[in-house]
Amino acid sequence: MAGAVRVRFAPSPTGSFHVGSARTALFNWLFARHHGGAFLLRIEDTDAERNREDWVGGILDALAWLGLEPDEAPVRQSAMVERHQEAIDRLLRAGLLYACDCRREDVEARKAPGTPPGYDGHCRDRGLEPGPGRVLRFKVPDAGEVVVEDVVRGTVRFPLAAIEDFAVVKSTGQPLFVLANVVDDLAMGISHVVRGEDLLPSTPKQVLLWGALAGPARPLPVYAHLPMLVNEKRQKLSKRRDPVAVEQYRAEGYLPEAFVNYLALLGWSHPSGRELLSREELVAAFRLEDVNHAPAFFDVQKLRHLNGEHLRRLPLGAFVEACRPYLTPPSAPWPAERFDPAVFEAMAPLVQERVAVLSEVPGMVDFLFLPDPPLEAAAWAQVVADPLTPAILGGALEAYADCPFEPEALHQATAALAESLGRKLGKAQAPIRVAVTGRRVGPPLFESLALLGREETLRRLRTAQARLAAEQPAG
RNA sequence: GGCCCCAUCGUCUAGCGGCCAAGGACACCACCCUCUCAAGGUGGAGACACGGGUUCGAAUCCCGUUGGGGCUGCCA
Repeated sequence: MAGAVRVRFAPSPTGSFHVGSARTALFNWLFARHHGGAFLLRIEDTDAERNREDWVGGILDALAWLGLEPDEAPVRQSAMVERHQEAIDRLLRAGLLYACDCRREDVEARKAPGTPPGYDGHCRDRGLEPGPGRVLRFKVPDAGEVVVEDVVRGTVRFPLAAIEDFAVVKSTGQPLFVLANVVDDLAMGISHVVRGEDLLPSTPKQVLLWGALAGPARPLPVYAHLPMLVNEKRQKLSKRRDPVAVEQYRAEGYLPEAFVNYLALLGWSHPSGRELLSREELVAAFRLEDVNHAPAFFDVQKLRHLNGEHLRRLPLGAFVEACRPYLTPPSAPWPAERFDPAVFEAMAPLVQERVAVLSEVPGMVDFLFLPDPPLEAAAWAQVVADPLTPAILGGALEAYADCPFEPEALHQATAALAESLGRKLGKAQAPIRVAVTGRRVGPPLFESLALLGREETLRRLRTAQARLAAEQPAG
């Protein structure tokens, strides 16, 4: 049927999977799902020089992680060579291409100051035979214009006079991106081309090629050029200088649903104004017409916040499950055999509302599984500086020796101790926390102590006492 | 240089001629809650780039300026 939606995400495997690519893939996927259409994947691997097989794996892994799996088997552009060759032959027979042996320097040298940039059409009428060492160029009409109706940008006009006779086939006979892309879209029955705005300038060329290759039965695809993702300097995100690897965010402990949620908010927003959205809500409301025009800054702060929201909404079991990869070495600082799942699960609800990314989990619970948790220097210094520390440590040792070792009783005992010393509980518990966990902040103290157990708690309090005495010779 | 795109709080955005002395979210500040930290609550600071039109009326439409960005390869 005429209205069937078929979109494709067409990355080239030239590096680790990029957040900008993920956003493009997501918008294609959302659009396809919203319309009950097909989301396809095409690996554009025609440039053997820069493609690596492990990058292909990276794309597949990242898409699977994000839950953006293609509806049909992925297409390898390199497997479409016959089709490409056939298209080249047809264009040649139609007299739309010509061979050219100009080198870049030659073109530059011919150019008088002030002339338009790009290729000057030098070989257009030289009648060169196609062959090795010669590229094939498309004869762009000298006058007229190409009008692109872009769903997000509206009508965009390109005067043909400003478009050079662009190369479509390398001197090796290999098709260039601009051609292969069109041939493949035609072959795959693509109805909508949803891609980054950086490809807008190549669109008139592709429209020309599509017109030359597609029959009247194949109208142009609908184009939609998404705004770029930029860094804090408002430049297109770059692999070199910006943290753009999706894999890195995954490793840091972002949830795929949070990542997808955040990406969807870059250049689009839900009509309700709500920002915490499920995948289903995104699909239901997504419309290309509502996509913004302006570039968007990829703000990790906001991603973090959203991830925290998603994390907190997870059922406890799912949260514990999500934590799993972070609870064993090398992610976790403790030896695997010291980890006790039951203890972690008991602490998990308190951890869940305190972390924004999963990689922060080990730091919240390490004192439970490390024989001697590392002591934060600043925290210890504060304890040392506090004149009441000896009294608090001593008082705690005494109080905890025979009080029931459960949170409420520990709370009461510590509160009583604090009162006897004329200090607020909040301040009084600090030296105890540092002595036992090595840190100034962490999950609620009395739950922590109860889980650690009386014996170990007392041992750590004594250790701290001894350390204090050693550092502060009586005086 | 040429072609093209873009322009609301620091950031992501709502707004599609009157309901806007511009709303929400993140970040920030203050207070509350509180065993630390989070979470939560309340309040605060914070934007229509500029100039011309059009109109009874413009953040919204048009033109220009300025500023940003993209493309300009025998990469994709």
